[in-house]
Amino acid sequence: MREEISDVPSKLYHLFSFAKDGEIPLSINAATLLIRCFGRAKMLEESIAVFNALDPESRNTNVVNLLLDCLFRGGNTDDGFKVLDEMLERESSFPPNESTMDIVLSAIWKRNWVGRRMSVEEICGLVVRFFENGVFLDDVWLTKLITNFCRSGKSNKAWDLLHDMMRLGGQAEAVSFNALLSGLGRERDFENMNLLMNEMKEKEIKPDVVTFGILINHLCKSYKVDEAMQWRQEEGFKLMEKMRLESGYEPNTVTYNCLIDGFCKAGEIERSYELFDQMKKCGVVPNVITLNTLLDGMCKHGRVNSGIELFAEMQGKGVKGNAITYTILITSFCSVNNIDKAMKLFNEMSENGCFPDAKVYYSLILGLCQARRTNDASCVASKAKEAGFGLDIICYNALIGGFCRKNKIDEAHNMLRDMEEAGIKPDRYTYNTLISYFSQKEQFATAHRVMKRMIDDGYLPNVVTYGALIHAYCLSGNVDEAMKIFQNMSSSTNVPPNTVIYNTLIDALCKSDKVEAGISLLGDMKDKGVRPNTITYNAIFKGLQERNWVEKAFEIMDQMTENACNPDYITMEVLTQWLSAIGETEKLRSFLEGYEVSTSTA
DNA sequence: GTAGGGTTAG
Repeated sequence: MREEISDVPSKLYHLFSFAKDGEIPLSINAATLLIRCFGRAKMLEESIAVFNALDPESRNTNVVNLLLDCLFRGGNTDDGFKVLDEMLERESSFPPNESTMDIVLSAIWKRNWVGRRMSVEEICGLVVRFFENGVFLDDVWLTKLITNFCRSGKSNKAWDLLHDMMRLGGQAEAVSFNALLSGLGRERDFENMNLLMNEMKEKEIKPDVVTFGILINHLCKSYKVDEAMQWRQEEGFKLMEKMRLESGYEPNTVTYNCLIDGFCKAGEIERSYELFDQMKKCGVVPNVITLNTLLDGMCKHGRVNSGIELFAEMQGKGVKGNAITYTILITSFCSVNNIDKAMKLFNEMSENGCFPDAKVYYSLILGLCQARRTNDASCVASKAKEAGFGLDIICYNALIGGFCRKNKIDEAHNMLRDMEEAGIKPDRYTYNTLISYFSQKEQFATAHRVMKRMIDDGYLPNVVTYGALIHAYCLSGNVDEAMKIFQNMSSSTNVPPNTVIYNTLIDALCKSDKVEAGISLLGDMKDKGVRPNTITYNAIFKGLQERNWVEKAFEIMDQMTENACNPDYITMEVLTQWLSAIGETEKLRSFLEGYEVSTSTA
């Protein structure tokens, strides 16, 4: 075997046959060498023959492992599992060891069996039998399995795997806990994340910088959905300090990226930028994710130009943008209706070595639809298909919505057919888009038919569905019917009205000279913990202007300030016209004073 | 462990 001669395996096989004919017993070492050699040469039959020629008394776990490996590699999995089964039996002559586990898992992994030919449950059952034999997973395998189970939506099985192993005497380290923590985090299962953190403490498993990263990220992203949005980025920030002091881990690029994103998502761009400066000062190198995170935060908060400057600055420092960078910019320019710039970026990106992926195409299609350039969107959609990116449900919905808004119901129908041919089923968004269209066309019967199909498809009407109906009834002048739906939402459905619903109704009431009712709904919002926004106040101000009800307007202006709600150009237009016409410029001035910074950015 | 596109409101 050590000589460099040709066709070693077949020569060795001749030698083996010769020895066998001569009834020379095969030693375990010789058998091991032969099986390994034949195994590598994919000579399954020969491997088995050697194994069979071996005196059963001299067989050991090692040689059975080799056989097992040959069987799996040779694709003879049925026999492989039979051999394994014997090994795993109680009082087995060849008890499994770490190599056995490795061979089996490698076979399962390589053939992409997880979740396909072998279910997560089956793998769990198999691995637990190893545990019962005192053979445990190493960190790498345990982490791999936990990650994979979580990604297949079976984080409960990942949980069991980790706990079964520890219960039966195995040791796990932070990496495996991290994998499970991140899986649980993805499902927003904070309760079990906390349990797991406590277990780490009890078992004195020291959390590492990744553990802290996971926690910081989830703190930054956690917010209450039902009530006022409240991010916990401050807690994330404090946790970073705690990590530094108590564990001695220095925050790294990922730690900072998570925090920067947390503050960006909470609209605190200044703090994000401070963190960006801090990381640079501390010698933590920003990467393309840092760039994209900050850029997205800036763009989404109306600072596209600062964002572009940041991009240029980072490029100067060697951080190249990627497809995600361009997606952010394209989306941002589309959202301010600067389609030319968005198209230009799309065409430029390839020159900068960033080739558009599916999502770049999708963002452009969406942006064009939102900017009511549905035909252009359709062209880009064709280009995307040519580039090999089939449209997804979000694109189809955008195009359907775009054609509906343009009153091109035939085109919308074509898209629906296209979508069906591509094997994509309508979802909640599709149905809501169609319901919105038909009800605005006062085709309420059709809208209700669509709604019925939506329910049959398993989608209960949600706040958007009701919002579309309420809006349509308001538009058709039937505010009473709209109010009926609104009241029905609270009493008969489990769908609490949101800001959009209130805004729709308040606007309609104010426009039909029922400003008192509008103000009463504003009070209702406060009671229900639904935050009014600029649109809410604008509607009320317009209603009050009609009545020239100045005192009430002053009251509401104070409320708006208290709620830290920024006026926009419409607020300014209404109030400036009205209040200066009646000589109340002093109140206007003091109202705007509190907003100096924010109005200038607006 | 970190980054990108969606339906309803003025």
